[in-house]
Amino acid sequence: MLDPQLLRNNPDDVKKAMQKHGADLDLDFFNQLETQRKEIQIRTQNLQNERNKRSKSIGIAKAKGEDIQPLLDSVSQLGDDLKAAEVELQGILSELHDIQLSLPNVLAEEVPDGKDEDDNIELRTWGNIPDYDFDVKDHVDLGQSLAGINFELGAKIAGSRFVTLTGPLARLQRALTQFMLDMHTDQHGYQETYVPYLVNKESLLGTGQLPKFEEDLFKMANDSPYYLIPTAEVPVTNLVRDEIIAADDMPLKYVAHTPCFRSEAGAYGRDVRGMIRQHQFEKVELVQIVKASDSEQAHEALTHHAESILQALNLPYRLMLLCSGDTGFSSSKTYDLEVWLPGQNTYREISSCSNFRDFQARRLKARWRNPETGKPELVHTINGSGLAVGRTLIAVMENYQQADGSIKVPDALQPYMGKLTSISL
RNA sequence: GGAGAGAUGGCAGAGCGGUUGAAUGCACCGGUCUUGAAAACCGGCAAGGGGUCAAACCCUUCCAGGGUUCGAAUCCCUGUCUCUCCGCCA
Repeated sequence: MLDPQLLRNNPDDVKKAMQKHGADLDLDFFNQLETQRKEIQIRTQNLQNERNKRSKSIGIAKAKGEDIQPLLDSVSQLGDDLKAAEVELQGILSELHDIQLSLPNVLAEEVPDGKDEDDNIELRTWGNIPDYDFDVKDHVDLGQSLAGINFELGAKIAGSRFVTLTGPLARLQRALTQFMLDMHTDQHGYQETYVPYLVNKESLLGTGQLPKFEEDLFKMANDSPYYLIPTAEVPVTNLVRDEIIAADDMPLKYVAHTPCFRSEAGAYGRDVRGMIRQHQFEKVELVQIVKASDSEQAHEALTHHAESILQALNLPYRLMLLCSGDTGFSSSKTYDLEVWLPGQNTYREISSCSNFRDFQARRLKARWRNPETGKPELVHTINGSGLAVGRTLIAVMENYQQADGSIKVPDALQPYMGKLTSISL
């Protein structure tokens, strides 16, 4: 959510910023609502003031034992007027609130203009793309020949975009998860966190998935109020909803491993082959709650933390700065990490690291108390995948494949694999 | 699932339907005292919104949503959550 003051005082600037982020703000409509709001709010508050004063005087008169009836009579009309004004005000406020909830974040200055992922900017690459002296397979073929990945079983049990893992490959995914969690807790100072996988509407409003992106979510059937989380970002960031955090506790750094559930409603036909795009996948998520003054630095640091996993696994990747058209609704600036996938001969997203600045915090009412002023200030929220575990599994399989179809276990994972050095049939 | 109790400021905890946005304590901030600190004492200290150059001032908020009333933290209804006891259970 944007600062309402900004919206009121600089509507033209906001409109421009919204257009850069692919949204439109109907200024005439907004200004008209604002004018009405102001007028009705003042009128309502005057009436409330009048009622309060009269009620108070009735109380005083009664305490003195005076006759109250004339006072009561003089108040009768007031109640109706007030009720009408309050209803009217409520309507306008909720309309304005809806507009505010539907507006995306203002993008950081350095975010380049662009339409889609083709306009993203490559900031740097890491690692060497290997040459293979044999025909490389993708993870689907590798997984099938190793009898460890089975899409048919996934489809039978659930449907399309589901998968089963078996044996060493299932363990490899667990190893990756453990490895990532250990690295982030032991070396990067994150606190391991366990959170619900089902969340309520308030949480999704807080982080910005609702109200605009309900179709991307799985909702529980019947009258259950729960949604499956599309990312740990939702429950973890909502840890600080409605909280005022002590200065000494800042920054907060959380890491959580959760499954993630996405409807992929807009992705028919995309990535239908393989494990790239599933309804259910594992992810290790990094979340930082920081002071406004620290957020850019924290965003860089968090991105490095995600990168360090790829480096430790010796997986080639590149760092992308997302353009305006590809940056998410709530984000002001997003870096994507794209890992090299030999089977697809291309880079694919494996982590997305975003700085939301105060956008989520305002929806969440997440604040910290600044000792210098004694006042609560909105926090900045930052998160990123560290990493998407399912895709990391794919990357390891494809990058560590051998001519005979076996997969070498990366050194960093061997302690988690019972010292297994190679996966073969 | 059954029976009961509860939800109030950063925390703890009072609060006969009437000048209560809310006693008190802790924490926190400023000051006096002290070589310094502690203690003691004095003062300040909720959030959000409107308003103003800045103030003054005004409105809202005591879990949430409805209701009763001139007036609700206080009474009524619904929901959520927490605690205690019983039952069941990974």
